Amino acid sequence: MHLYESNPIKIYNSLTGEKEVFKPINAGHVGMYVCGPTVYSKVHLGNVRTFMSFDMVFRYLKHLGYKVRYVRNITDAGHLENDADAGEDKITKKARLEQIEPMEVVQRYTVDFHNILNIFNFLPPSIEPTATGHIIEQIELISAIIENGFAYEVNGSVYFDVHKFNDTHTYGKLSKRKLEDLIHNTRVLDGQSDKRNPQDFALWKKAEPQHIMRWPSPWSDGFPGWHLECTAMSTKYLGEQFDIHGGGMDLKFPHHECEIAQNEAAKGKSPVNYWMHANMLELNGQRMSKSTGNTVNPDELLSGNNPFFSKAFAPGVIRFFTAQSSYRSVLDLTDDGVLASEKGFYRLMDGMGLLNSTKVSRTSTLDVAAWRLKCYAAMNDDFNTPILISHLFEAVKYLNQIKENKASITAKDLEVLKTTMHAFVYDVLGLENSAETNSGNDKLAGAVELLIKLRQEARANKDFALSDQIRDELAEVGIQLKDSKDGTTFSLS
RNA sequence: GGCGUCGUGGCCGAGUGGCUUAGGCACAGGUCUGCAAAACCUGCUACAGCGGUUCGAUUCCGCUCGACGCCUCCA
Repeated sequence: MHLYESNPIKIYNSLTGEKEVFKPINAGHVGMYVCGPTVYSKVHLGNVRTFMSFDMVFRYLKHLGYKVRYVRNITDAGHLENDADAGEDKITKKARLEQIEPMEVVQRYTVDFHNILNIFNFLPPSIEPTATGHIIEQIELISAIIENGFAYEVNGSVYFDVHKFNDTHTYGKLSKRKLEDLIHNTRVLDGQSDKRNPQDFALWKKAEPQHIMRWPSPWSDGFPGWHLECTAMSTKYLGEQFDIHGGGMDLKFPHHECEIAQNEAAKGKSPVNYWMHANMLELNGQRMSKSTGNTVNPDELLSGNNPFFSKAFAPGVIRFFTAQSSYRSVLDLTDDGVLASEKGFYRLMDGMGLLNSTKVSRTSTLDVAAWRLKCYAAMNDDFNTPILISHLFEAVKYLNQIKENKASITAKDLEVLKTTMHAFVYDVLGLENSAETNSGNDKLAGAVELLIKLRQEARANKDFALSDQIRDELAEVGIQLKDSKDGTTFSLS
């Protein structure tokens, strides 16, 4: 018996615009693909939010007992600089600016990407394939599309024939666009004279002499178009049809639309059953943009070394802040917002600490079994983490009430409460209890316990000057003492 | 201009055709405390505007205003 059998989940499917009951193609197994980063610069904080959302989805599916194959690619071939398809790709450009090899850029920022995700306690995906490692698969895909009559070659480059495709298929079904609208609204750019129509997109580009990243193909020495890699890699590792495809909202068009078209053109099948899109992250109500300076890197956010935030934040605080809003909502990153989340986060973590010291009774004043079901119900409803968190706070309040002798819990219920909270806080939300980790540090705990003991003696002697000095100076280094009837505990913030 | 998402109380953010409330932060009063902090109890401001459907709408529909995303590099 797996948890997923008693927990049918509903997923908002961008393709249909509705919440649908999730049914995997193979019972008990989930195939999930998420478009990964282009590794030409430090990972964008908004990108981190997107991946954090899907990390949570991955974690919950695993928690329910699904065997999940989670594929998240590394784009190391570089997207073209603009839709004219004539420019350099981003990685080549960066390499030229930094005067290093393109693969050196790729290596540097791939390492940076992994470092950042590790700091934020991400689970590694099952497979993390690279675009450059799948050139052969991409060439095969192009050949199939040409064979089926949906692509044409011009001067060594191959383009997807959107108009021809749309005669027998529907181009724009995901983004709800109509080809005729696109025709009226597509700006004519320079350098796309090879295309039959402006809406066509490149599957293969012949490399200009100065283009460093290039591979041989039946059409020319060149490089693959920027929508192709995800189709090639998702097909290779998840099959021609799979369960979930995720990515940032901004990728819906054209990237994901083109993925659908490529798959249908090559394999005759729509590749994905559930399309999920994570919404955008804003900074102080504005979109993050490198050009306007309204941007902050993940490491700058964590170090406090930035002009937007009043202090440094622990990675768990940022994860908690993210989980307090729905993955489908625009999230506004502000100093006030993160500060508020920080307090809530530590309140939750203090509650987690109580799980080990709570006294049990003969009766429970809370229906713990019903509470547990509410937690699952929240997550089953399109991964509603804000509602889950509200239930977690209900449990924290309950634990505090027990401590105040205003509520009680049985040993059996406490075990359920503990197991459930651990599952959701640590396993599903991916939060780490810095307080618990630190109190596991025996040397620190021993030193603080000694100071607590000395302070107790001072208080017993009514030497309040000394006792307050101990309390205040510990507070200055981030150790907060908490007095209660049962003695004094401490927490780190 | 086209397509899409959205507009909730001091702030952040869920949710719903009427039922008793999201939750966090902030604020006020109280309990506890040597004093604080923490915790607990109580209170406090809501559903952009205008119409429509309905016995009844914050929730459904239409319009207006506004925000954001995509349509062009940015996740």
